[in-house]
Amino acid sequence: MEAKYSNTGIKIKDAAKCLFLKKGYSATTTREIAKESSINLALLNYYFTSKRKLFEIIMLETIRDFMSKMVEVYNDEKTTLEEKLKLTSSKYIDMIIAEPHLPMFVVNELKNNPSSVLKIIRGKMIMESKLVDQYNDGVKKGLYKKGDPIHFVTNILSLIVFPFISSPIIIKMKKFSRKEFNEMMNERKKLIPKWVIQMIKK
Amino acid sequence: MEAKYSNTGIKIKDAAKCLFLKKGYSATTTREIAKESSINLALLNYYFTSKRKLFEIIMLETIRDFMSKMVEVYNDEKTTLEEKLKLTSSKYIDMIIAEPHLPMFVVNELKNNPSSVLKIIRGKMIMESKLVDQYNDGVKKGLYKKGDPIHFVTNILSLIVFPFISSPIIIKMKKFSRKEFNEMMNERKKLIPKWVIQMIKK
DNA sequence: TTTTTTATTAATCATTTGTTTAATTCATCT
DNA sequence: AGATGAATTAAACAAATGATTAATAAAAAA
Repeated sequence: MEAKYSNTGIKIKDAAKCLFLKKGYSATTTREIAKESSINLALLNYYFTSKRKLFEIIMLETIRDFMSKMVEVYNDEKTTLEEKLKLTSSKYIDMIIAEPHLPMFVVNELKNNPSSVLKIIRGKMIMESKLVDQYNDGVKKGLYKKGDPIHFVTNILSLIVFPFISSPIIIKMKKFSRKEFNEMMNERKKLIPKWVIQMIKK
Repeated sequence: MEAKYSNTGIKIKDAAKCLFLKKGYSATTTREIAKESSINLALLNYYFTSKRKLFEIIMLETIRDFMSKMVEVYNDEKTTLEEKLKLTSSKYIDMIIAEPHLPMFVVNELKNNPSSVLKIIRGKMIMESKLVDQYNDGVKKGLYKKGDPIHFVTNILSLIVFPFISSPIIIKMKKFSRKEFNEMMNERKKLIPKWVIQMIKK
């Protein structure tokens, strides 16, 4: 019935994704999507039944991508904890520089419709990852301070993601250009792993 | 012409603030606001001219409050850097536990309409605060590692605010209740100052 | 080529939504 | 009590918006 991979279907999805990421669900109209993808308004419903359905599809795909990229570093069997920290910082920061609206999109959807996002994120995924194992090992060996690993993983994400979310303030405070802000974030690729280690080390 | 402080005016503003914080501007309708504050729909425009104006008023008030509370700790002449860290963590975490939608509201408005928010936040406010002075002094004295103070202030805010923003994920990962999550955040009041010191210390 | 299915279009529908109007009630002042 | 202005209400308007329809064009199958 539906040619999900037709050219127009993709055109609609691309434009819709761009708009949904930038403006959110409510502030994006179907006519905008149609205009942006230069298709006829009716084709949106022809291909995706409804605005809601289209959003759901884009949301699931986007967040699944985002999360899977996240988790594959966490579960690498070959790398040490320190290496994982470096890889994570570097990878996420690159990813978000490439798509600056991503964090807010995820976090907004998490607020508005947590269940749909949380279906994708299996609780185990992070808290039973190799990274957390390695952290717990370090604690057991007396290398790291005791503490709930939730703080450990939360801190990593906080230091990586939050600066992007508050980028307008940072840019204002430092009179940065977008480029200079990105340079600051690139600096953080090296700094964050060091900081996190210092936070947990005895 | 307008009785800005009449009972109904306040009722409208309270209901609107609650809804705007929870759902954002676009997803909140004037009829919802009218219903929630049990006033007649027309009174919204009678008192506040338009939905947009009403939002603007609430937004400015809310963010001004938020920011001023933030900054007054930063500029206290009597406290040390370490004390400021403790006070900040404690104060912000309490504030956000009391109004969990606040960070997302600020951050969303920062994305959608940066200029209106940034009018309130004078760039100097944070980067030329006593806290940053004390940090720079510490660097000069060789106590702290060299580094742009922007990282220092960003890290403090990141560690405090981001966990709230990602609270649904944390709650899911740890199978927390809301109460248990708040306890975790209360734990962080003590942890964050220590972490931040460790991050900057030589 | 003819037929049948799929894709696209313009026009329209039915709601929703922000806002306004005109009438009515309420409070205040003389 | 009566007059004046403010507050409140029900009703309606106009524009926007998500969705549908019926006709047409394009593509695929026969």
